[in-house]
Amino acid sequence: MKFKNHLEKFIDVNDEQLAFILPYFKRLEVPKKQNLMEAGQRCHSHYFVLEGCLRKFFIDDKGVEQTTEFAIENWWMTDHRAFENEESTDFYIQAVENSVVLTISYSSQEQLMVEMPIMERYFRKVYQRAFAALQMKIKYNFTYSKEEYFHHFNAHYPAFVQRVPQYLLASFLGLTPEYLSEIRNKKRS
Amino acid sequence: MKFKNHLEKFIDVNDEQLAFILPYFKRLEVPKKQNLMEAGQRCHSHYFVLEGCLRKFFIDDKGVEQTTEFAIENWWMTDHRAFENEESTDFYIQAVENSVVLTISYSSQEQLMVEMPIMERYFRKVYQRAFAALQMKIKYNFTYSKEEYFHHFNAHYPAFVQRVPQYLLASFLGLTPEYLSEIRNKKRS
DNA sequence: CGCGACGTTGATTTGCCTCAACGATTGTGG
DNA sequence: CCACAATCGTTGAGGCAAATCAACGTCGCG
Repeated sequence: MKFKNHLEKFIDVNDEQLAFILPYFKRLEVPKKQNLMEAGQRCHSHYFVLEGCLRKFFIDDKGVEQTTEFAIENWWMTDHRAFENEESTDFYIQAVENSVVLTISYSSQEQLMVEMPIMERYFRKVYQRAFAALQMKIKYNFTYSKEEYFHHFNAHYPAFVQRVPQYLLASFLGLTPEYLSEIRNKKRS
Repeated sequence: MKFKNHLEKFIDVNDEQLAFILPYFKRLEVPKKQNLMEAGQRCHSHYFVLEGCLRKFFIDDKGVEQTTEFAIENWWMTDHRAFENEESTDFYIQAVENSVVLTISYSSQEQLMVEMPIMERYFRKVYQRAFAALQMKIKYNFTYSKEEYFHHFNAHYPAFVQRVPQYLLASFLGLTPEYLSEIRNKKRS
């Protein structure tokens, strides 16, 4: 089972423990373009992607969707600020492809960690890794121009670049679709 | 004791537990301008600021110092990518003021979490909070122009803006000292 | 087949950087 | 306690990366 394989990358877990853990989660199938979370609502859930791809975006004051994050298989996603404070969010989470996710509520996640120390350990490692990844991303903002950032990203995650539409990728990289197009076609020179 | 007060914001800890925890850490006094970590070295330590202020920076390909992060009282700091993989870092960590810090090595931190589940919980919460904060920061990058970002930051952390020299603040905010100066003096119009 | 979503191209504009020069302030040695 | 240098902040001229705006081509889908 996929989720067990994922957990085992971080902790040792036997079938008995797994049977205890699973009921805390709910499995959800989300068709492409459907929203899992919407701005203005309470942020109830933390989502884990089993299959497919999600994106998180907000709508800026000019009415443009700004995609700040993608999640593919084996990644967690939510608006963490809102999730942890159980407040309302400014983000949308939307399926980029037909997807299958696990969801867990804040209180369930907290309770699970209390009852199962290995899950406390699991989430500690997940957050630690995610934090380190975000720090890297912030460093890239200082290091690269937008053009360089695209080339870097394209070199590291070529499969992902193929996988999502270009205008979403552009938004995620913090540039306009027009400029991304220009960059890509510049290569020929 | 300061560190105990800090821990108690996240977990319940009695004196006996504290006595067990403390030996894992080393106390260090760092005079202003001194480096705790240097690019090219192995990243051995995670630093917790008891007093004073640290900054983390790297040197870009033009030779300019880019400050990516500050840490004041009750914040942790290290190059997490390098720390977790016990690799060499590209960052410097330098005292902005005369400072007092606690340090812990990667292996000690891991061992502490194994031996004391409450510390696993503590670090889980710390990473979780830090991760949420970084996600906010990334959202700001999409939301604000550099000028707006400065005003936002200045409105939220006026004391901190006073506390550090302007050219470090400029670097941290991702703009040049010249442009920050221009922004600040524009207000009069 | 026609419409809407997506990608491209080019002209123009702008936010912010670069470079250079100049005050102000600080600290340091004589 | 004063000169002198170094560090830091300011100002302005000029330039560039990337955005904006508008128009058009293309493809997939109902």
